[in-house]
Amino acid sequence: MDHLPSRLLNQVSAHAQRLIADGFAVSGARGYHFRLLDSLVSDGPASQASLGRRTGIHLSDLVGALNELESAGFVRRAPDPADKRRNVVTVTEPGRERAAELGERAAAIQEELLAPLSAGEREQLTGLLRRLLDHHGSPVTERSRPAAASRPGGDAWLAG
Amino acid sequence: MDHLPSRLLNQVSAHAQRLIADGFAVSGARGYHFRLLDSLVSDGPASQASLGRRTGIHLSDLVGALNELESAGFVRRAPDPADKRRNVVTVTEPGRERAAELGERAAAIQEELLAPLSAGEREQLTGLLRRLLDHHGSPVTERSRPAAASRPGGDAWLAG
DNA sequence: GATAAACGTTAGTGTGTCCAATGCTATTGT
DNA sequence: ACAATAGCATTGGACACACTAACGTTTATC
Repeated sequence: MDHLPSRLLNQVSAHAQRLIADGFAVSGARGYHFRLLDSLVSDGPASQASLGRRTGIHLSDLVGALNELESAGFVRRAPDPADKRRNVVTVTEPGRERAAELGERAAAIQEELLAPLSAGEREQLTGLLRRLLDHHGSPVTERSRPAAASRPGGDAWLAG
Repeated sequence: MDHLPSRLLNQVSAHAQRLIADGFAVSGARGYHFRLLDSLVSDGPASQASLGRRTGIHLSDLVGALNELESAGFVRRAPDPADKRRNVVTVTEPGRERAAELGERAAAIQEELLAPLSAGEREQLTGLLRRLLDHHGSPVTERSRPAAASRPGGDAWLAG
């Protein structure tokens, strides 16, 4: 029984997450922050429930992350006049800047992570991963996939 | 800026970890237990420090996991007569059985996870991931790579 | 109008990963 | 031989991500 318990996927993912976390930490940010800011910049304002669906972040975890972002002035919460249950979350201008900053950092880290792979191989990897995700009914339903799926660069975020 | 913040790698990995965790939980086990038992079965008894290097589990976390395994009778700790600093950890017969049980479960889950991919694609995926891991100086130094690396099936554990 | 659903929030759990400090034991350098 | 250094096992703490359960409020549905 010569298994190879290398936990390849998890190890690579853990490595990526460590890189991302470390890279973000110097700015006092973490993965959730980037996910949220990026979603707000890319797909516009949204209620928290909608944001949670878009980013795959649990509603209960969203509250805390948004509190942090709001305290830092990167995000604004305003009651939705049309539906008093909802908070509409909006990125502020500093929030956009921070999203850009974190995005650059994430891109650099991803570049470092994927360094050993050629462009074609990177596409292979993202293609395979995406198929796995799509097949296993991606837990995230509210998603802006089409635009990027048609992008040739295959520059999907692998980590973050 | 039409990013796709899909965090592909992490999402797939998270999905895999959830499947594994859920699958193991019904037996009252978790990932660490399997990693440890599997390493002991595959590569024989070892000191805790060595086990940690083999499995990539932190020494401080090893203690707790081994306590649990020992309480359940799956593993035995004995002082190394040759070096009184060391505990030699050995898998018991029930431990082997449990390793087999968890291994089957993990294999089934992995099969489910990789269902959408052909055999060739699975090899592609593991190949790409392994290259990433190898390049980024795998954090685990003490590893039984050769035997499995030469295996054609490419049936490395992706998760767990 | 009652029942059910959605929303935001709080609190708590589990898993994986990491760090710092402690006490003991081996090894090294002088 | 002895002191400094390094390795080992353990404890206690931390953090990020993910998930569950419960609650009060507001909107939809029957």
